[in-house]
Amino acid sequence: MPDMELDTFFPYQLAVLSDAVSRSMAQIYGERFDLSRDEWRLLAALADQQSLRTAALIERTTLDKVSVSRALARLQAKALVERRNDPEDGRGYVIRLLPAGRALFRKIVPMVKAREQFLLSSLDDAQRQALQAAFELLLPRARQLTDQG
Amino acid sequence: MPDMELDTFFPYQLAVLSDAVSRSMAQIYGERFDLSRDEWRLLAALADQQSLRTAALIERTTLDKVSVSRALARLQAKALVERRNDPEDGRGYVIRLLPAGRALFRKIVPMVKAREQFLLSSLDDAQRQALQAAFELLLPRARQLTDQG
DNA sequence: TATTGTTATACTCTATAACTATA
DNA sequence: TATAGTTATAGAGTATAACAATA
Repeated sequence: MPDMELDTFFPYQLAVLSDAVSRSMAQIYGERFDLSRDEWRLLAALADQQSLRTAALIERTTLDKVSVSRALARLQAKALVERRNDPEDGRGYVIRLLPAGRALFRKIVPMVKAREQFLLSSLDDAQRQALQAAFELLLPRARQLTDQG
Repeated sequence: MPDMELDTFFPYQLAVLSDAVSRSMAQIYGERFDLSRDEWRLLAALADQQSLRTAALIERTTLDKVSVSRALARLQAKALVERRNDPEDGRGYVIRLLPAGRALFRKIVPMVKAREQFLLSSLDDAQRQALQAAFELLLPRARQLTDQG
């Protein structure tokens, strides 16, 4: 039988870790503050910007336009963001955090950052740097595989 | 505004990478061989064993009992595995790969292994070791965070 | 009374395509 | 004719609880 130990198969390890880490973060923005992952990502993408077009949000969150459209509608219904017509393109919108959205984001950030720090504090500097490098190298390769079919 | 660059937020980087890697693998077992992720994991868990009880499958795949029950039902319908009553516990089953399941698994393994190698070949030893260390150190910490709420 | 595994239910996500308004 | 964004639809995955059979 070909050797295929699930525990040592890189994509499996990665999926298990990512799932566990995502859960630990979603506990904060999801359970405590009732945001979906997509809503949380949009808040984060908007937080350091005056405003962004929808297209920029799609790019900065790696979500697709349908997910962004729906998450924005929910954020707007909660009065966390506002959407205005883009003066430069009548088909598009310019999105901006409202004060309530900004306040919510400010409340959440220290909590998720603390969890991130708790995780990363178990690694030394060399390990963190290697991990960063690994992310940068692996992501384009994985996308290349998927694109080539 | 608190500093919260999504691109440098570890859980986000991890989720994006894991999603991209999973997609590149699912293209093989999913699109080419019509297996769900859970079915694929069960085949892998069974492949190097004569037989396994359901409880062992749950542990080895990090799936829950509902997912395992449903994925096994599908694998059985495809005649890839067989389920027999466990002689030692009338409530349980003993699961075994059928020859067709073994043959299918043998066909898929080299393909996903090749993709895994293509990914990992871009990393040097230090980077690979850092990834391994990250998996071992971060996973229990992430679970600890989730468990403590 | 507790445990194994199945089934039911409701909910969320995802993928795709169709659609509208504008370019 | 192409693009930005919305809406529709169907399928897949997820969480929870209820359940039957056995321990």
